[in-house]
Amino acid sequence: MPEKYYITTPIYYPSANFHIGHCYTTIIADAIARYKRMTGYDVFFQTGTDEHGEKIEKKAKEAGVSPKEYVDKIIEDAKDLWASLGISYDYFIRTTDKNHEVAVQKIFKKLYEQGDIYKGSYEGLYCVPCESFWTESQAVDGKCPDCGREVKMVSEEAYFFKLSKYQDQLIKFYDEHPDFILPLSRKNEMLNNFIKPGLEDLCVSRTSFKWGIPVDFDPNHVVYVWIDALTNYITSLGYPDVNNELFKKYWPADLHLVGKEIVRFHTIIWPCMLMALDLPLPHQVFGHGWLKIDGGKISKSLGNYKDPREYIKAYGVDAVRYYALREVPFGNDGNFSEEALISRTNADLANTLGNLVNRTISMAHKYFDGVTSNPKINEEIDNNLISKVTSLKEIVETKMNELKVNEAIDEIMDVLRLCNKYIDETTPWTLAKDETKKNRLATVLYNLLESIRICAILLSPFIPDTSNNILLELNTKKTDYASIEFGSLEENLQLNEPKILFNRIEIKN
RNA sequence: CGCGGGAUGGAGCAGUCUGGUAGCUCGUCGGGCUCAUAACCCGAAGGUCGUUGGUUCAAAUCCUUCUCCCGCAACCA
Repeated sequence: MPEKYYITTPIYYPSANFHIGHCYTTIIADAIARYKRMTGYDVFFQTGTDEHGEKIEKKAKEAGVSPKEYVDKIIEDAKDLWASLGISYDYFIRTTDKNHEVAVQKIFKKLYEQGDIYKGSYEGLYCVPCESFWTESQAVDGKCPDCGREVKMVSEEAYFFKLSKYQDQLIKFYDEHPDFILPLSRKNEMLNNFIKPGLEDLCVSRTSFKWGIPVDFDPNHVVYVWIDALTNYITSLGYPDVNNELFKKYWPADLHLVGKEIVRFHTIIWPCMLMALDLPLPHQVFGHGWLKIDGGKISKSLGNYKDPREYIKAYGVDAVRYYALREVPFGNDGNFSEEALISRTNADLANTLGNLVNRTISMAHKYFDGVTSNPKINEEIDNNLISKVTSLKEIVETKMNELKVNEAIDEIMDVLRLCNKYIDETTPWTLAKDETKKNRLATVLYNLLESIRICAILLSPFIPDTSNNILLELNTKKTDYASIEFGSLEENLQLNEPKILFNRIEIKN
């Protein structure tokens, strides 16, 4: 039985079409999911959308459609976007799915009946024209941050979840699972900002809007975001039916991949809810940084971004995937700009990778009619390359297990750069002029083709189309992870004609 | 003093935990090669490692002062 691996993206809020930031999170999750599948795990990769709430209710009203119609359209667009990015999700959950709604009602009721949810009143600053609640910290000089008008303190009846009850248990869990929150700095943030000052009970229902899952035993209330959204990770597996095969197999999640702004929900609220439900907690939450646009925040109101599909159309899906995965260091913020995307694509994908594959296969055709052989006339100079390629698989594995995706990719790039250097050092065009060096030449080309094959397999979680294209050019059957052993490439293989993998992008002014 | 992170050649980063000749990618300049996508390879220039003071034989690294930037502070990936 292969080991299971359950990975999730957050469920995104479909108040508008998705931008490059949503793509960033989802591409990373996809790369990890693909990597885990390749290395033999039974992977369940989930993404989805969090569709309720006041904001969508309002947006839909503005658009003159029902909330459901409004989100349906965005979800259709999102699924198209994920398809164009090659996102290999196994399940797409929508919080408007019937089974999710029923499950949430059952969970809410269970928590209420066992005393973890109680009725109280919620106080907030309310802006009447905007119909919005604000916290004191959100309000600007006691005025609505949206419209600048006066807000007034109002209270409404609401249900609360006893977050405070689980505080000590949560701290204990943190202590016993030092890798629960990555990067580590986020854990300090959680402890100092929220847990040490003391957790406050959480408002989990609202009466001020209707677009949500009704509390079945008190229909004036709809379930407010937390229980509705966070439980998506278990309702998709069939919970509360704990005997569901999916649930038994995949829960607890191995990795919740989230943006840094929602680390708190996933490392405080969600674990406490799971403790209340007496369920095991997820193994890890990784709070990644943000992709900035030309140095600033991606902003819907500024509209400082394009539809990500424009980049895919212009530069190819793998260029966009590669950029998202390679450009941003582990846990840090990164920058997205079209110039940087072009520069990265040219330098790494067209020059280092694409040109290497092209020049190698071209030589194989030119000197051996595209037929491989390995006479094993090895020289000292080969050892460095072969040992680097041989150890690559393990290095990538280490980096990926640490979720250092950009470093894993860079390790592969290093080997490809070494291949380019190896060509210059062995000068195959010189060997070709000497008939007695023919076997040496064949060996050199074999070493290169074999290095390329192994790198292509290791690159497949990141740039699947390109990886596939390279393996097709090699015409090899040795394309699976188990075949990563130097010397596995077949002899007497008829290579296909090389094609340009990535055209260099000229910068247009 | 709310909390956390950051400041390293023109750009983006690693190195800081475990002090010991400052490294990588991109860019620039020079050279080489000709299999290849003006590509690839080699070399060079360019940094008093944000600031102040201290510990030490020795500080990017440890302690301290200050400055600036970013994020979080009850649903922005």
